[in-house]
Amino acid sequence: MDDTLYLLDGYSVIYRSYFAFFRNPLRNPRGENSSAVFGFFRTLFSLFREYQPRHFAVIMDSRVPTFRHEQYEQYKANRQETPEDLRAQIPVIEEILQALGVPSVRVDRYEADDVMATLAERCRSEGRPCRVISGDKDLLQLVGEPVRILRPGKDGIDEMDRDAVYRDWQVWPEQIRDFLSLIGDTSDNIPGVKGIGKKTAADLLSRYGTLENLYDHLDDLTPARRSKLDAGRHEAFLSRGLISLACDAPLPAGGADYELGDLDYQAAAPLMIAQGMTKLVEQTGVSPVVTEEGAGPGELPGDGAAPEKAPREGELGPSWSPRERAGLVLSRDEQERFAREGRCELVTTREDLTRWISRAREAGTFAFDVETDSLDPLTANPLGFSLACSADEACYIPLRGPEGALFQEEYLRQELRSLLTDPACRIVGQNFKYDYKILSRWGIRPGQIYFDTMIAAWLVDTSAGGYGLDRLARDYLGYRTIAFADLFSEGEAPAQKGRRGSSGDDRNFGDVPLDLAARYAGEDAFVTYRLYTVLDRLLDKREVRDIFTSLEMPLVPVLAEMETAGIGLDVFALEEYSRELSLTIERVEQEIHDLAGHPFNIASTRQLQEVLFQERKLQPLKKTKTGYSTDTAVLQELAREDPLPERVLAYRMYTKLRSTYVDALPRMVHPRTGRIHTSLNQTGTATGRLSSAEPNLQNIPVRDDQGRRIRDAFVPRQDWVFVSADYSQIELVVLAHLSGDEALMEAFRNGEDVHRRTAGLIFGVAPDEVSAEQRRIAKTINFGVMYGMSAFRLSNELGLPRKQAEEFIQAYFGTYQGIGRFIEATVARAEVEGEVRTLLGRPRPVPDILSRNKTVKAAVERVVVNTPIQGTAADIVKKAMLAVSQRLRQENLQARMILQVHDELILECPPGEEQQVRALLLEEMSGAVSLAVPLGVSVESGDRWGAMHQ
DNA sequence: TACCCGTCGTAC
DNA sequence: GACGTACGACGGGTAA
Repeated sequence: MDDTLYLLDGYSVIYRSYFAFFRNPLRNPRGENSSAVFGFFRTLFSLFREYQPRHFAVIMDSRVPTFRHEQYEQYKANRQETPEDLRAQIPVIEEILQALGVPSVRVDRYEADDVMATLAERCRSEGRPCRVISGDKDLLQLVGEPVRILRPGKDGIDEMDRDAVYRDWQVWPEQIRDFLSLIGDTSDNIPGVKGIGKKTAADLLSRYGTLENLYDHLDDLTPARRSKLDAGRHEAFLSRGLISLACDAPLPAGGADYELGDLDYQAAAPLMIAQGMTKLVEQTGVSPVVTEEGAGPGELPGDGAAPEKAPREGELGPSWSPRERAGLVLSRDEQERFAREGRCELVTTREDLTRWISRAREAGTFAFDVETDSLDPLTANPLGFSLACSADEACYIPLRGPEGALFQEEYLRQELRSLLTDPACRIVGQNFKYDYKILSRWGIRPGQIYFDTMIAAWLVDTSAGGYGLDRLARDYLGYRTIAFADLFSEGEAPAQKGRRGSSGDDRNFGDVPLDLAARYAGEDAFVTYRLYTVLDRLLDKREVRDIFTSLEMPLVPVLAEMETAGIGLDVFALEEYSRELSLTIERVEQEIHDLAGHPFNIASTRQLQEVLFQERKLQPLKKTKTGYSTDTAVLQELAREDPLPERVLAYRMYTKLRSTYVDALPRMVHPRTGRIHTSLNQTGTATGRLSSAEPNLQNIPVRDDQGRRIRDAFVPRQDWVFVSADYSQIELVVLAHLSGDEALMEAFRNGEDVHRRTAGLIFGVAPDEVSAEQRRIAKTINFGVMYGMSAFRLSNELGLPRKQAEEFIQAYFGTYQGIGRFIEATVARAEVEGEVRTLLGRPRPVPDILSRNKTVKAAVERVVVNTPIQGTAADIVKKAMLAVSQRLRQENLQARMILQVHDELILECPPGEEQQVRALLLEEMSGAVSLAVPLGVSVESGDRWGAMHQ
């Protein structure tokens, strides 16, 4: 039996409703404002429909001044007098409530907040669930099982539990009072502390917990903050008094259970109809009383009583934590465990070490983490290791203590190696690629990398963005980790800036006192273990176990090896090129300034806009959020009228090359290895592709000669060669497979030039009669379709009339009818499932697929169509990488993969292995998956990257 | 001075 | 508003 008590904050809902329609008020048949009445009952009924409460009361404010006014005469003094046309609606609402038989409560000298707090506390002591419906921030202080806030939002009702409060405000419910005391609340004339905003307040409270403790530690703060807080001390504590809720409101005796019987719609209907709420009445099922009055508010566009909707965006809205969104239920035991800090034992003796290692062995599955003296995996040395085989116990094994070495390095290495390479041991880590690299250099090649929590979290939601341990702990466990920076709160080492090759941040974990270090390191391990227990279940729930185990996890060491291998760069060639570019840029810059008649910063789009559209009176062709666009397409168009835009295009091309590549790449050469080591990020995309950063080696120019010169600066090691293999048209092949379109499949089966064939089909000519122009158009459409390109864009791209572009697209879908069907089916399926999946089952959630906003809906549809194509191609390349890596090992080859650029694998190999490697690549890449059409692969070799695939 | 956002441009 | 997925440089504003 559901005995949940629902408490509706009457004035909160009334005010919100009134102001929601403020610009366009609803009126009853007598012409009086009825926004509040209507909004209030719409909220009430939708709440009843959704939650079907059995115990319910509307809580109203005292009509006489409250004890707060007695405390602080300024209280709510700022608040504007309640508008008369709102005040008039309150008795109407109460009358209808009474007719319906909905209990309402009002206590003199107490605000509704205090009454609700009193009732909520009573529920808490009885362990009875309680839901408070209110939009007021200060009520968030009541949240904590079994009490939650229901907040009426744009799209229905958000349910706020502790996690939700934290996510929205970065403070816990019990800190809300102190939080509001700091930031103040202008609407209630709560002063707060001047100069302290949300961010600062949340930050201070996360560090000091409470207002008192914060004021006890003013001396630890920066001078600016200290003086603000000092000045606002009185206001802060006064504010808190005002915000604090009274839990001792004298409740009226009798009927305290607020049981909600059947509503008496019959009695309420006439009153409601008098307010024009005919639609709401219809919904109640009472036969509508015909009136001759005009349209009531219920018939106004967009505010009609909405019938039950299909689940829409917002339903799993922002108040859901990722854990809840994924539908994961934690047991009571887990909730309690996860809220606690775990223990960490400092291991300093061989006996302790032996004990922990055998414990890990017995557990079989354990979280492992390496602490290092630097973030650079090529130079970092381990300082210690942490280990956890349960959710709340960890150990930290430091290599050395203040007195020197605690373990013989070789002894520790052997002990750990025996554990980490034991085939029966399953290692759990967070971003283990990093630990793998460190351990490899230290002489341990971990055996079974079983579970990377970062990758698991990514697979559970590929578009969450950000999978750091701190964030995962907060999102999935509601646990706040010790920040790395907090290890250095005192005696911070002065940062040395501007040193070449240094990050500028010299804070070293090795300088942290051992007990604090152990707490931090131990936390990493047990939090990782906790995340593992949670995410492990989510893998099954989201049906991604297979792709996790057989694709993503095995890829971790492969990527680690690629990053460690790096790629050679001909720095001299680039330095020469930089000098040439600088001369050219100087010249072009001068030409532009001469044309403009004055110097200006060409790289500033603002200044350029001024020159183009005001001084030179050129016609702006496209707008951006902040002004007129000056992008390439616009400048090309303007170049027909004026010589300056063409020069700007040249200037942009040269400066782009110089700043992004020619000057930046040599700076990325690692001082130790003399090579460039990119990061291949496994969790960086929503589709399943890898991404590359620091530097990004997946966007090195290739299309024109100036750009190719940069690719030419990438070289293999002395006397070796590059071998590059790329899939031909992999995304179109995938599209052919996924859509099953006969004509497109036929093109690939015959090994034809697919763009030529497309042109032939849509223009109705024989393939060998297709003109270059026709092929260009077909190629643009072929790619455009995969991105959901519009006729608008196509006509722009091709310089054709819009009408003609539309005809081409129509001809295209006429030719490839399977593609149209594929698009429709994919969108329809996404609408039902709220996600799309690739061939190997990698999901991407698309909660906005049911958006009523046309632009949003269209954008999500493009995502939905593109993701299975791009993502399946990514799956295939990843599978190929695993296969190639395995073959290289099996055949004892020295050749190694060094780069992946979405459809291309680049290897470096000794000349003697070249033929074997080429054959292996061809075989493993074309055989990576079996599709309805063959996967074409072309292999080339060269002594420069730019020498291949011209 | 450090960070954030907008615009632009490179890749597949 | 109109083409999907990335990363990163630069300008220019704001906060520290």
